[in-house]
Amino acid sequence: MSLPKIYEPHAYESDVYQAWEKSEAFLPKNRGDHRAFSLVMPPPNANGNLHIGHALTNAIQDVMVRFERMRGKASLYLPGADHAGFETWVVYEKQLTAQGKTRFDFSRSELYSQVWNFVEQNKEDMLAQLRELGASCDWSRFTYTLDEKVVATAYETFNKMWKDELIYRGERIVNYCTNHGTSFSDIEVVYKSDKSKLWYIDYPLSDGSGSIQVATTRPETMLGDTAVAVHPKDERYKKLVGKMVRLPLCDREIPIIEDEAIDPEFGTGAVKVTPAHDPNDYDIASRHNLEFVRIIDFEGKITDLAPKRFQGQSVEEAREHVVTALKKEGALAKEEDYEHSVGHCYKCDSVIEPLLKDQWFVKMAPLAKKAIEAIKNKDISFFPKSKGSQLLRYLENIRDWNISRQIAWGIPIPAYQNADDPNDWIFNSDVGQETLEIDGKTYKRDPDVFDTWFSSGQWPFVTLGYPKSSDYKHFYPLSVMETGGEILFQWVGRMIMLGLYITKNVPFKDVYIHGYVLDEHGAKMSKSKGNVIAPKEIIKEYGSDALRMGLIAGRSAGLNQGFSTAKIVGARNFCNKLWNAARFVESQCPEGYKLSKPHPKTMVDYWMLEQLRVKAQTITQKLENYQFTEAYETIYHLLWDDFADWYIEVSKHQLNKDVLAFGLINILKLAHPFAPFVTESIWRTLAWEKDMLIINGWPQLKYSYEKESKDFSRIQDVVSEIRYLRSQLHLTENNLYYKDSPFIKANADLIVALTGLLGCHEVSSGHGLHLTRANVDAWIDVEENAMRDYLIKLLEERDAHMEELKILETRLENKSYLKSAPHHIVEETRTKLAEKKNLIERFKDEVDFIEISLKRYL
RNA sequence: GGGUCUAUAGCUCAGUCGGCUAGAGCGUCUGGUUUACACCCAGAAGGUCGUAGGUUCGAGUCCUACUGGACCCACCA
Repeated sequence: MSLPKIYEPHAYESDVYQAWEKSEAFLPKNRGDHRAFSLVMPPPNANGNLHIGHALTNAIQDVMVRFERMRGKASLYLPGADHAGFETWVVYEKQLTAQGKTRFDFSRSELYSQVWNFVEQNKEDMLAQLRELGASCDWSRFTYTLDEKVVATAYETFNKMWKDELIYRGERIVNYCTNHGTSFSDIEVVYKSDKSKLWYIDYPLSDGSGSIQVATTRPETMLGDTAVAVHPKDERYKKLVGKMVRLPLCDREIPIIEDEAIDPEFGTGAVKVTPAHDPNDYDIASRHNLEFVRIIDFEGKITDLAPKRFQGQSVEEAREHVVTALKKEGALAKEEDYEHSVGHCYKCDSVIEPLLKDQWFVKMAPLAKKAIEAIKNKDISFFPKSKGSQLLRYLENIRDWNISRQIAWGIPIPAYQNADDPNDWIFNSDVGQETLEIDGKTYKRDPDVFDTWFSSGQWPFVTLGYPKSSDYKHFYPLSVMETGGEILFQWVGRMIMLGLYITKNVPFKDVYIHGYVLDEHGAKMSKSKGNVIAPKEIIKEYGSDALRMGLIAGRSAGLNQGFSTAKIVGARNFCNKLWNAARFVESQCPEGYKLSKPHPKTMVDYWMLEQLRVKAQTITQKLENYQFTEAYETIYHLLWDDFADWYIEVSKHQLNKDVLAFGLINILKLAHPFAPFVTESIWRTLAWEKDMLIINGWPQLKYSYEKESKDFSRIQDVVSEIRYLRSQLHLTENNLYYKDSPFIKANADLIVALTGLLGCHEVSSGHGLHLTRANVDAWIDVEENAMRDYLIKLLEERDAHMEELKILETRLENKSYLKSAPHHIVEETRTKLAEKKNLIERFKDEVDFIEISLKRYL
């Protein structure tokens, strides 16, 4: 026998993967279905190890593509790697720090090439891990987010947007991390509840007629105040509007203005306005043409626009000093404990400073409008549906997008600024030089790089080689985008907007969103918590197939669910079951066996073929609807229950090699998307077909044996009841007797074999314990006290059936039910009623019979 | 503050157009060396489907409110 007793994944996995790759099975070839299927991998970070989320996402994607490939579609699964701008930068900078260096020791281009090399070192390792997971992607089309075509497309898009007036340069309040020295988009800021104080400050009126009190959580920003604002309808302050106040600690006068944005209920109803350091104040200031006074710089220090004694202090120091100074001046009216949310850097947790900075912005409203139309129009479908409406809400409220990032690692922004005229910017994609000389003018390159999402938002058409490649023609839009819910807005939303903007077409037809893999206790995995599970380790212990099935099992779209070792074990056992079923089949169809068309002879053959047909259909349907859990469950039970527990067991007594082999190969096919390694390993060992399983056709079983298969279902009923009785009554050596039953007679040997009875005999009369659940006239020879025990159970069961009978009867007596319910439902109820009556009759007979028998012996 | 998801067996979850006697895996209990597999086989127990209303002939499924859990967005001076 060529298959060993236990399936050892490691003995096969890497060989099988190499064989796939070598055979070019991953290339998208039309194998019988003219349609195309395309899927692009959300590129994992080139720099990192794969985490359990990658294992899930790639498992789902791989199931999709293997299914479609087997169906014969030209199926493209395009892999990639992400330079992961900021993420990688953070890792690299940590390494620099460890070496006692900082980024200021190097030029931008030096840094860039250093990080490039750093990433190159790690990339291969990451790709090897993808192979371990079994990802059947076309490596010849592998794309890195810094590949020339990606950069070129990003530049073209930037240029087009510039021309279309969707790009503008603006001094806006940005979310700035003074530690990392870069600004962030709104979605990269994490708000956290902070315990702080609310300070009440008196601002004296210039005319000496009193003062106005403001409340603030950031007293240090008063140094940059340029107004006090109140609500126009606030009666308390009506008279004060237009007057000037003298700003404490500073030698400045600022006006009292009115603005709708003020909430009269909050604090004192009067607000200090610091346009350069607060987004709302910035808006107010824009409306009222107020001055912008920057008193905090990009290092988080107080600038020389503030009074001398605070200059150079950190924000925190300044806060303390300002409060003390205000107290001294008697301007501080009171302070209260206060809890509010404060933005933090999602990487280093520093408090985000809202600062004014010149940045490139993308006008989002026009882009979002098209995306909203496409989603509402159902040009894109979401799984689960709710993700679509979440995205819609986001798009409907979208704000302009800051695409500038102040780090070295990324795609340089192709824009140059006139050294003599700050408002004169030109586009130039030749970013190799720091300065350009044009028409006698000197232009300096913008030192910033693009936000990663600017280029990766164009991923679907960039990777396919837009606009002229044949890949683009064949595979765009993508069939489906599979990714995690956490980047629905950042990535999915942007791909839709940019896809529509550039290609005039949606980038993908379906979006499948998966949730997080939480730890076993339902907590989010994180390095700091130490609850991270590495895919590598799981593969080592249980095999790659077990990992992917264990992750997919019991998981539904969009929901966060815990990792479960029990499920991995279950999946590993499934692989072993498959392996051993194959071993049995191999022993019955040894070397030299030739596959041939299955000809059903016995009832179990018909039944098996019918199970295969029905379940292949179910699996196909579930996979088409992205119901992976359900598809997996179906193949699991088809193999384990139908094939192994019934068909193989029966085969030990009545063998039909062709049906047996046919059953196995179809199960291997149906299981292949889920368990590619073990199924292909078996396939190769059996060597019944020349082609590899990966490109073999998906089962399409047309002949229905629905009627013929019913006979075996009867056998199953009889066998199950006998097993039940034997187990319940602890029967050991017993016989089955029957009279006038050609059905039992014809299957006597099989029944004996499957139940472990001593024998089965036809008699003209006799007594014993009758089968009641199965509709046959047969009984087992049983001792009296066993019968007595069983009588109680029988009575309980009978009563339960009577209750159910009652429910059915009442339902059928209900005139509204008969009137309103659909015909087939009513018919169904009638059939059930008849069956139930029949069953109860058998119970009654048996109860009577036992009672009489027992009495006779009393 | 706005929004989304979620509550079903001891645990983790299915349950798609409302039409069952509500399912699966794990765990538990009982019994098993049956010519693939103890990573196994046979059998069983275990549920007023979060609570309270409503719609309907009929609700785990639809509606309303409440309670618990998770998450997202916006952000309060």
